Amino acid sequence: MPKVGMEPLRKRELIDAAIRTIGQRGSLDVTVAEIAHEAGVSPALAHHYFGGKEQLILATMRHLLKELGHDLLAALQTATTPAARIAAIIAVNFSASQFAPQTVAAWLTFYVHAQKSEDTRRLLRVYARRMHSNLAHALQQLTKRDTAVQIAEGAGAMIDGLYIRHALRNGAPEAANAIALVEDYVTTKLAAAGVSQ
Amino acid sequence: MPKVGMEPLRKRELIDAAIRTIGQRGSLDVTVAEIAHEAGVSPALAHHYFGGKEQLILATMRHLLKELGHDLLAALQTATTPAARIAAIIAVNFSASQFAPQTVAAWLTFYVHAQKSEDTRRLLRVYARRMHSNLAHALQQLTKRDTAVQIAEGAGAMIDGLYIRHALRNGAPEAANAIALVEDYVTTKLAAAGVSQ
Amino acid sequence: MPKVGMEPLRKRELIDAAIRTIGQRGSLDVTVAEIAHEAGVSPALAHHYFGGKEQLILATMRHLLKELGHDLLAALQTATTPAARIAAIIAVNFSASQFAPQTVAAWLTFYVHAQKSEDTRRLLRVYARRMHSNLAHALQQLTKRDTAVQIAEGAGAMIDGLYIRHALRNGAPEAANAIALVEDYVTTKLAAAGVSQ
Amino acid sequence: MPKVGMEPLRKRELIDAAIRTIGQRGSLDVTVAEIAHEAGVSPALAHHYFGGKEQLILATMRHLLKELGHDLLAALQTATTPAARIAAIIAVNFSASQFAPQTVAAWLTFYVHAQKSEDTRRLLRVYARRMHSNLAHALQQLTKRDTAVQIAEGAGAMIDGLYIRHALRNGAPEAANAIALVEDYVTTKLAAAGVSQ
DNA sequence: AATGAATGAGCCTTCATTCAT
DNA sequence: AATGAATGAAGGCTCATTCAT
Repeated sequence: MPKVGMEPLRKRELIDAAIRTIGQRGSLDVTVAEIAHEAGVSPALAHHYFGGKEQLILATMRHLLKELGHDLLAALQTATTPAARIAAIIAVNFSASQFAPQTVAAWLTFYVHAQKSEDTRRLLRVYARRMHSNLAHALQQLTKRDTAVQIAEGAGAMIDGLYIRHALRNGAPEAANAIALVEDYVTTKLAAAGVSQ
Repeated sequence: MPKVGMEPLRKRELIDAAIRTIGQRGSLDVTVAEIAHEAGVSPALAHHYFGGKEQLILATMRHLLKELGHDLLAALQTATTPAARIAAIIAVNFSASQFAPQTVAAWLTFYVHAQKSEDTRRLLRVYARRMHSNLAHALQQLTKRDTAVQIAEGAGAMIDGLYIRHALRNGAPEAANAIALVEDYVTTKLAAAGVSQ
Repeated sequence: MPKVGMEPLRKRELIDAAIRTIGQRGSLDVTVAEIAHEAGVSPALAHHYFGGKEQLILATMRHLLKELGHDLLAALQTATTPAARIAAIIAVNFSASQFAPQTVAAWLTFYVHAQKSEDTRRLLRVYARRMHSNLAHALQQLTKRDTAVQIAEGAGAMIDGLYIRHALRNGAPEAANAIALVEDYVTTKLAAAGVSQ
Repeated sequence: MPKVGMEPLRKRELIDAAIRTIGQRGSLDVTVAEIAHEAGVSPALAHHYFGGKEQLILATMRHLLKELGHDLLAALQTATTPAARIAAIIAVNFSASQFAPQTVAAWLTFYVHAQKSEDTRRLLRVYARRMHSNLAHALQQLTKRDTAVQIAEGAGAMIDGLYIRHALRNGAPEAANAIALVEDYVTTKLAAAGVSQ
């Protein structure tokens, strides 16, 4: 019997290597050879396991999305009040792993990639929708539906914008500032709607 | 006798062609040949006038930024009150020309390109800073400095985020919604700060 | 305890798979992986048993040739008169199994392969010589040696040509026509030589 | 003004190089790089002018076919009697240029290629039909229609078969033998049909 | 006996760029 | 001023083959 069970390991290694490589480069203009080298395997293996560059990229996105989903779930489970849940959702987006320069850079490239690839677009939309509905749901327990949806939309956009701006800064992490800005937005809006936290 | 004075005309034609090509493709993965073809000239001419692809891309960005600057200036000049100036700044960002799918797509690619190119990064930062200072300046006439800066930051991030989200939607323009969301943010924050418009 | 005696079975399965795959593709541009997959085994096994792709192809040719030889022998044994033997030889070449589109396609690829491989060339020559000598021998019982050889040569060429043309047709089997054409050639030549059948 | 008018020259050089390369190799398994090298240009140029390997191959076939067509036309024009025309058609197929080992090898590969490519198949069918109709037409002036068509078919098949067999011989040209065999077939058939030449 | 794992070599193709005219 | 001609460099991908188990 041959050495067996390498597929999931290698796939995982390649995906991790893809995130690192894309993040470092800040662009999807990475070659399969670079990713493979980063993973310590031959380029042929990447094709063997993923079928092509496009699928490797997609798998990488899916992985990142899944990770974000897990982080979100974990954060929500430890939060008991609606306000805590809102704070958790915001915090997750700016957590160390998500807000790392490499990860942010990777995200940005995926947004661009979405312009060409319907698959990518769908994936990103699913993620955006989930984030939105989680936020809106928590907000609805504090204020009326329409207002909750509006705040969720505004906060979501603000978060995305802060990502972009983060990518443009040279170094200088500022997760705390970003979190404060979004939380202030939510708090102010809730206060204006008559909610006292 | 050779035709003289063609340089500025040809450069302009090539830049326009670059915007169209990049916008249609939704990616910076456009070839010099494609841009040249769109401009009706040979690829060699693009190099002749710009020295290389990178410089053509940079010139294209500069052109887009300058256009945005002009739009902003024009909008500000017709506005007389601070509130009107704020509204004008927001509106410019979502004007038909800026919020057109092609333009949004081009912007996004420039953000990614900034990851690799210090020149591009500097260019984008200059633009962001100008937009911010204009907004902050108008806001400072209505509330105190710190608050004004914070609101300008939040509004700026929200605008960028709405751009990204716009790029992900399939069709469906929604400039009005976007404007309303940002204006509501500013208004609510100002109201919370004791400003009645 | 390992299973023993698998070698001949596996070899046979792989050869059959090779014929099917080459025939379906209509080209020798088949991968070892495809043949192995068709045989339901791993590509590594094909190397294990044959030593390489080239040898697998050669073994496949040998098998096809042997099959044709058997068909010919069987046909000759049931024929009692020289004329019947001639008819049998012709008929074998256009029998259902030999004239099937897949088989014809495989033959054609072998002819091309012969350009590169002396082994293949020798193999094909052996087959051609056997076919020729069988035909010439039967004809010599009806007419003089020189004429018999000439007719055998003409008939052999005609048969090969009909194979090629068969491969170019889209569908439309026509074994009966082909047989009639070759038999008419032989009959006419014999008649001209004073033989009345 | 640039150096101009190289396109037809380069295309022709590449096609000639393709014929030589395919002929020498005896297989379509030639790389674009090899053909380009043989033509003394870079592989990129082959793509520049033909768009891809497949199109270069097709252009090569078309060239060979056109050449054959010209030879045929020239031969027919110098022939005045039907019998002379028949002899001319046969002779053209075995003329030095067509029956050269390299050319024969190239033909054979095209036949195989036709298995995969409908374009190639169509091209070869057109050629076969033209050859047949020319032959049949000349024969109809000597005997009745049905017989003429049958002889043309038989002769055509015999010619194709002689090509294949020629490809299998090692060296040893034998155009004269081939011509004699086909002419004998035609003559014998015509004689049997009551035509005295 | 059999195979999953892995790779080196090679091919087609693209593209920015150079250059002579 | 402008371009056709030409290429070097590089990338994605395929595939026969090897090897440890």
